[in-house]
Amino acid sequence: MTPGRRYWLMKSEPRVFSIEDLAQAPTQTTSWDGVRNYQARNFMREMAVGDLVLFYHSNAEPPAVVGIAEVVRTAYPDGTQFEKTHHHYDPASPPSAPRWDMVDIRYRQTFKASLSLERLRQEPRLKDMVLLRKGSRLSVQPVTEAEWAVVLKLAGAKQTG
DNA sequence: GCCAACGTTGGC
DNA sequence: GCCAACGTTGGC
Repeated sequence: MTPGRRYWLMKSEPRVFSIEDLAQAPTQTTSWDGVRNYQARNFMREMAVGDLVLFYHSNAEPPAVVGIAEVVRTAYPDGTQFEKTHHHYDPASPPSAPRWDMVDIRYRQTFKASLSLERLRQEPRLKDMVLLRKGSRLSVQPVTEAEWAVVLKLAGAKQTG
């Protein structure tokens, strides 16, 4: 593992944007726009280039961690907050002091076998994962290095980095 | 489609 | 600053 690297989990509804969409995007990179939760935004502001991200499919059948992405650009203003006709428009966010940020992430890999939420819950070493906490809805959340290692092992994936 | 668990808004 | 009402998330 790379010293200083941090690990995260980001949720996306696959019907809106899936890991396949990321893999097929130009340069396999996307801007993670649309985050409108302060805690999630603050986590994005902590991200550094090279940090690794578990890509999670929410509202999916089954909900699951499906692969890995990498942070390639640190937080910068999310332009959709200023677009009046946009679903994520925020009239309370002044362009002089943007309220919402996004980061860019790049595709790294799709797990051969995705890890369902149910499977993750069966793993005692993951019992403290933010994802698995009761009532947890955070769409951007930290993952510990230990949790990261367990998840990759369960996925049969090579340690990245 | 249901609804629990949250987060935000706004009247007071 | 309180808190009821409302909106959203996301598993089931």
